[in-house]
Amino acid sequence: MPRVAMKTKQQMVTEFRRTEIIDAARSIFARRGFALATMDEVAKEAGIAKGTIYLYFRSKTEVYKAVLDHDMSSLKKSSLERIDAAGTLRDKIEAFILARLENAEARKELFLIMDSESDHLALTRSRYRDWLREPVRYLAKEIEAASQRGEIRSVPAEKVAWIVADMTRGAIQRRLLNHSDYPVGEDAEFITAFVWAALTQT
Amino acid sequence: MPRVAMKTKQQMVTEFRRTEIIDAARSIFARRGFALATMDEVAKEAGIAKGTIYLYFRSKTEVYKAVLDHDMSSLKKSSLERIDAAGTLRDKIEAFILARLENAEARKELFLIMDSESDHLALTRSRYRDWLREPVRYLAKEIEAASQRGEIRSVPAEKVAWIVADMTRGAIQRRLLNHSDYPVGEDAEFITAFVWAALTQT
Amino acid sequence: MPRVAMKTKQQMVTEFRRTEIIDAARSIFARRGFALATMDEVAKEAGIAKGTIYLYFRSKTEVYKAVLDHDMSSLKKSSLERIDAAGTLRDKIEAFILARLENAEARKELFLIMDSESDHLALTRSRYRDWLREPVRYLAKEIEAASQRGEIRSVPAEKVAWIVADMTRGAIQRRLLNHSDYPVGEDAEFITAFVWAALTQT
Amino acid sequence: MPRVAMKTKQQMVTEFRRTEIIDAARSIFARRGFALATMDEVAKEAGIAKGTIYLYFRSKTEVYKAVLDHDMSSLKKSSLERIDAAGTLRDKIEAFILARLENAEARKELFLIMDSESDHLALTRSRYRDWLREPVRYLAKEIEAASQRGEIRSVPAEKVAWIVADMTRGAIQRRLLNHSDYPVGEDAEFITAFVWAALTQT
DNA sequence: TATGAATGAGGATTCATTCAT
DNA sequence: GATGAATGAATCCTCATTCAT
Repeated sequence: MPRVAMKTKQQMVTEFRRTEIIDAARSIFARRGFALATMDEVAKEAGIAKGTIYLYFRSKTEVYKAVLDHDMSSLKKSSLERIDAAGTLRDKIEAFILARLENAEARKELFLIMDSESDHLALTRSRYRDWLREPVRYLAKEIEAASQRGEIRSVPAEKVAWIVADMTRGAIQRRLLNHSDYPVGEDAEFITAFVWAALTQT
Repeated sequence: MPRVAMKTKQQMVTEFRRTEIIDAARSIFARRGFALATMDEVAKEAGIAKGTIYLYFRSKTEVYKAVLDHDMSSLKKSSLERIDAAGTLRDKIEAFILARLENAEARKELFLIMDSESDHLALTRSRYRDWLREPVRYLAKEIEAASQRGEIRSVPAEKVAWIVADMTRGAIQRRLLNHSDYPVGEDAEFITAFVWAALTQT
Repeated sequence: MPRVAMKTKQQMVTEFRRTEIIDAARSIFARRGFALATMDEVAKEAGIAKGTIYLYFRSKTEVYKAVLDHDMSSLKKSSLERIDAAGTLRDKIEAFILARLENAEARKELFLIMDSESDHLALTRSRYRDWLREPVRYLAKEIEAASQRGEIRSVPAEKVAWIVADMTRGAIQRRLLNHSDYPVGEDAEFITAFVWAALTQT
Repeated sequence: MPRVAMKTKQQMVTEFRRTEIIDAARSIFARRGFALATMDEVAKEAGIAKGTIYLYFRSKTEVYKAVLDHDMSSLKKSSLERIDAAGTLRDKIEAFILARLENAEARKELFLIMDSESDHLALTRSRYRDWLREPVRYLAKEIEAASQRGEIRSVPAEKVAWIVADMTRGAIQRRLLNHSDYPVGEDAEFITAFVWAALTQT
C-alpha cells in the first residue's frame, strides 16, 4: 500500500483547518498588513477561536509564511505548466505573463500582501523571489534555446526573463492601483509584443 | 537684501533638526518597517531624546510621510533635470533609468521602504506613485515626440514609459536583494538597449 | 422557569469581575483622584492583570463612570425607599438625611470621589446631580403636600429640599474631614430639628 | 523708617509677576482641572515663557496652592469685614452669605476649582476649610452672643454657622451649574430667612 | 532675568501568546 | 481538540522640569 499518498482522517482534518486559517489570514493580512492584522481578526474571519490557531501554527509569523508559501506554490506550479504547454517562445512568454496576471486577478489579496510588508519585508521578499525564481529560470531556458535556434537575436536570457517578470509586476500593480477591469489579455499582449519586438530586432 | 531667501537662525536650526530626524527615521523604517519601528529607536539613532521628535513632528506617521516626501522630492527633481539635459531620446531614456538607479544606490534605505509597507501601503503607494508619475509622464512626452518625428515606431508612449520604470524598479530590487556592486551603468545600458530595440524594431 | 431572572454562568462571572474591578477602582479613585489613579494600581488592587480590565471596560473613563453609576444607583434607591417608608414629613426628612449619611459612612470612598474631580468635573457633577435630583424632588413633593395640608408653613418646597441636601452634604464632609465617629443619628437629628424649626416657625 | 511696609523695586516686580501667573493659572486650572492643566497653557495665558514660571514658583503644585491661598485670603478678609460691619445678627448672617455668593459670582473660576480637584483633593479641601474656618467661627461667636442676649433661641452656635456655610455653598453650586443669573440677593435672602426662622422658632 | 528647546519618566491601551476548563 | 479569559510586555505620546543661551 502506497504509504506516501495515504492520509489519515486526522491529517485530513488538520490540513483542512490549516487551509481555513490560511484563507482567513490572507484576507486579513491583505486588508491590514502584517503588523496591524490581529490574531483575533484572523480567528473571527476563520470562524474559530483564537487559541485554535495556535494548535495549527506556532506563531503569527508562521501563519504569514504559510499564506505566502501556499499561494506561491500554486502560482509557481501553474506558471511552469502553462509555459510548458505553450508551443512557440512568443506563446511561452505570453503564457508566463498571463499566468501571473490571471493569478493576480484571482488573488488580488495575495498581491496586495506581496507587494508590501516591510516589517517582514526580508521574509516576504526572499520567499517571493524564491518562488518566482524557478518559473523565471524556466522561461530563461526557453529563451536561451530559441536564441540558440536563431529564432531571436542573442540576448542574456535570464536578464530578459527577469525583465518580463518586472514588466508583468508593474502591470499588475497598475491594475490593482487603478482598479482597472479591462481584460488581462490586453496587458499580456502588449508586454509580449514589446518584448518580442526587442528580441527580434534586427 | 532678498527677504525671501533669508532664514533666521531659528529656522536653520529647526530645519537641521528635522533633517537629522528624517535621516534617522529613514534608517530605522527601512530596517524594521513602519509598524515595528519605534520612536525610541529613531530617537536613539538621531542621538536625541524621544520627546524631542515630537517638537518637530506631530506623530510617527508624520515622520514617515516626511521621509517619503523629502526623498521623493529630490528624486523627482533630479529625474526631470537629467531627462531634460539629455539630447536624444535614447539618452533621455537612459538618463531616467540612471537617475533612479543612482538614487537607489545612494539611498538604498529609502528604496527598502518604498517597495514595502502594507499598513501604510495606501499612503506609501499613493505618495510614491504621485512622485513617480511626473517624471514618467515627462518621459512619455519625449517618447511621443520622437514617435511623431519618426525616430521610433509608433507606440503608446505612456505605457512604454511605465514599462521603463517597471524594468528599472526590478533592476534596483535585484541589486538590493543580491547585494550587487557592479556599476549601475551596466543595468542602465542593458535596459536602455532592450527598450531601444523594441522601439526601433522595424 | 422565569427566563428573565436566569443568568448564565458566563454572565455571572462577567458581573462578578466587573464588580471586583469597580470595587478596586472606587478605592483607588478615592485615594488618588481620577487623573492620578493609574490602571496599574486598579489592577493590582483588584488582584488581576492590567489587560484584564480592558476585557470588561473600554477605558479608564468607562471604569470611572461605572463606579459612580453603580454606587449612585443604590443610594438613590435606598433614599427613595426610606423616604417612602417613613410616616410623617419630619420622619421623611430625617429618613432622607439618614439614608445619605449612612451611605456615606458605608462608602466613604465614594464620597471622597463625588465631592471632587475637576477634570471630570462636568461628568461627575452632572451624574451626581442626576442621581440626587430624583430623591430631592421626591422629598420636595412630600414637603409641598405637608404644606398644603397645613402641617408646615408655606415654603418653596424644592428649594427647601435642596437645602436639606446641602446641609447633609456639609455634615458628611465634616464627618469625613474630621474623622468623626459619633453616631450619624446625631447629625441627622440636628439637621432635622433645624429644618423642622424653620418649617414650623409661626 | 518703617521697614515692614517698604518694598524694593525688585520685590514689586516679583510680586507683580507672581500675580500675573496666579491669574493665568486660576483661569487654566478652572477650565481644565489641575491634572489636565499644563504649564504651557499657564505660561501662554500669562504671556510669558514656560521657564519663567519656575523662577517664581517651585512647581505646578506650588502655583496651585498660591492660587487657592491668594483668593481665599481675600475672601476671608472680606467676609470678616462684612460680618463686622453689619449691625444685627440677622444682617451679619446675610452679610456672610452675601460675601461668599458675590465672591463666587466674581470668581466663578475659583469656585470651579475649589469644589473640585480630587488629585489634590486633600490639599484643596484642607486649605479651603482652613480659610473658611475663621469666618465661620467669627459668625458662630456672633450667634452665640445673640443667643446669650436672648435674641434667638439657644443653639449650638458653631454647628449652625457651618450649616449656613453649607447652604451657601449649595446655592453657589446650583448657580454655577444652572448658569443662573438672577440676583445673588435673592438666594441670600432666602437662606437668611430660612435660618432666621429656625433660630427664632418658639 | 527670561527664554524655550530638550529631556525622559510615566501612563493608557493593544494584542500575541498561554493555559485552565 | 477547542475555547476564550487572562496575562503583561511593548509602544506612542505627553508634559513637568531643567538648563544653556
